[in-house]
Amino acid sequence: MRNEFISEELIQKLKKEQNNLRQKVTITELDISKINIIAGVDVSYFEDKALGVVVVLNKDLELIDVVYSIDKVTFPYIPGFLAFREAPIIFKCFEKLREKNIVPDIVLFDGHGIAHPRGLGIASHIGVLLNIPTIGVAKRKLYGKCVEPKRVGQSTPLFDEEGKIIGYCYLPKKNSHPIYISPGHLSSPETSLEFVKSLIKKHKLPEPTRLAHYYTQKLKENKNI
DNA sequence: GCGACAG
DNA sequence: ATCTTGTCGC
Ligand SMILES: [Mg+2]
Repeated sequence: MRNEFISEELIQKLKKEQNNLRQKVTITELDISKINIIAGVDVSYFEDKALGVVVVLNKDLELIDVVYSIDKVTFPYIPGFLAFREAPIIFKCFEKLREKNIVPDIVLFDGHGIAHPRGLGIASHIGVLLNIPTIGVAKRKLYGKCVEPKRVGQSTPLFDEEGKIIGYCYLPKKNSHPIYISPGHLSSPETSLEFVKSLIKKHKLPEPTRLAHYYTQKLKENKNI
């Protein structure tokens, strides 16, 4: 699975797919008071396999469930096309959640929402396909312009080419890099920012995403069992 | 042609 | 993301 084996024709096809799905993304106010089940998603890799994890937390950020799935990698990492690499394994995790009759009220992803060249980061991409509210929480910027916040707790808007706010850059802790928050689907930049801020505890990342990442690393230890 | 470039 | 030990700061 190498970049050189991905033709320019396929890239163009995937871009059209993103531009098509983009039209289904809904940016709207989200009623945080009605959120009781929160999920966090992340994926790790080893050998030629992907290990996806979805953690489920309740309103008080207590871990109530963890599901994971492992499968061969089918697509390389190409900036702007992360969803095509991680969505397959993530969908398998959601199938397992479905079997347990667990349906999150909102899902946080390790990556961007609409703060993407074609407005369809992994959080938006999966949010539309799953028809569920999602938020993207990235550790680095992929698209957009912003002045990085210098004070802890401060946030600055992330703008697209037209000067529209597509998310926020937020500095959560001292001596740490800022994080980028953008709505994926069925949420807004402002609501996403405030909600994510409420999920940040002792670490720079919000609990859902932090725990999901923790388990992607932790579960690799049992890969032989 | 030169940078930017999620995980 | 992954390959990897100690070390600085909270
Ligand atoms: Mg990740």
